[in-house]
Amino acid sequence: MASRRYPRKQLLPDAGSRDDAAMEEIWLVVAALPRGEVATYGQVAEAAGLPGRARLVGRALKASDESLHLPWHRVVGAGNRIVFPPRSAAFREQARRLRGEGLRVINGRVHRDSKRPSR
DNA sequence: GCCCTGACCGCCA
DNA sequence: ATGGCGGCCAGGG
Repeated sequence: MASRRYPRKQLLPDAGSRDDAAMEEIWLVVAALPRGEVATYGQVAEAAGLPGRARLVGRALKASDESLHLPWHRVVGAGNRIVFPPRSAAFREQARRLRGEGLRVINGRVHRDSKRPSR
């Protein structure tokens, strides 16, 4: 059933529909994003084997449950831009978390701190 | 089933 | 840099 409610406690199997499987795949990709790094929706989609389906990544993140503790803040829009409205709570939260990982956020753009060779 | 709305994206004016 | 457009395609009214 496609309209099943997430969260599933554990990731992986039992893909009810093709999309359920796709979303879980997306969660896995996001969960693996290293601290201090970001990936775009498009890149995540591609890494999940879903080229051209960036929007699905957005839906998957929104549908994900807190209990999964996904590093959703490491997923940004094309050009490393935070996609939320500049003054929204979500925007500030994402920027706060990214800065907390040593990244610089300027006008919604995420930059690697050149002075600090993360890694 | 039609239509609008998206945590998107690349292209082009 | 800004904005419109088409592509993508699942949800929800």
